[in-house]
Amino acid sequence: MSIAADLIRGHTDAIILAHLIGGDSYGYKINNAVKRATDNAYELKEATLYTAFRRLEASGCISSYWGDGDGGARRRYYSITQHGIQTYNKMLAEWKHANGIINKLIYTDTEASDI
Amino acid sequence: MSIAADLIRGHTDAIILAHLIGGDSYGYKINNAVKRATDNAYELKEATLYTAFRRLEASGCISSYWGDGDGGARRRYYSITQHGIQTYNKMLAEWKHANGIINKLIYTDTEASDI
DNA sequence: TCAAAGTACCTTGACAGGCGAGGTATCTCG
DNA sequence: CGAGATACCTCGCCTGTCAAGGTACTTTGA
Repeated sequence: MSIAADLIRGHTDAIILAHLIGGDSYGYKINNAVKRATDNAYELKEATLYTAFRRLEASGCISSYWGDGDGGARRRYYSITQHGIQTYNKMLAEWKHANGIINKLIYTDTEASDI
Repeated sequence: MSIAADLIRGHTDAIILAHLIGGDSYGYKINNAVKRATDNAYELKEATLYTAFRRLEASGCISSYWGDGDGGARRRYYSITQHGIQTYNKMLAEWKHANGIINKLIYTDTEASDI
């Protein structure tokens, strides 16, 4: 079972930051980790992923450096910055909040009939 | 506390359908119900709401008819169709699934280090 | 030896949903 | 009469996603 893109939309940055908190990493690896973690139910599309890296680096949430490709192409590694950690924490809090709101709104509650 | 638009993106349709399962309603009222239900933390912007109505009607999920504005402007009421109910159920299932995936991905799990 | 497949990166252009801004019409109340 | 509430609607921009297409290096196997 795959997953509707719009339901994940807006979480890409948080997913990347969460991953980088566990240590520096690079695009290809993060991508695979996500696929594995979700049993192929979800994957970050490459274009989406690299767009997100640009965005996060531009906003100072991550920084990057070139590393060796150990038996393969060269890799660009990313590190999360202090600001990135703060941003991540904020996103997490927002998500918890949003999650509650969504659940309140998309389950039917027939009694919400009066303006 | 407000809420990031992208976190809700894709849920608009489900929110509207959920509301209509409780009975026919109209834009302005749905809008207020959402605001109230969330203590003003979230509101469907009018443009978003009416765009969604067009989309849902075009896809056969809802149908509409003009009703009297009881002391106010005229109202366009919406009903959910059979197809709308099916769509809603599908969205709900998708959301449950997506919710699990998101939670799995945005919380830090440091052990996910090996490709 | 050389093609295929894997690793790893990147950009362009189009699309879809959200929404700010602006607009219309009706009714009530002071 | 004017303000404010009720109620609808559209245009055009913005942003995130992603299909498609591309580059470059290494390993493997026929």
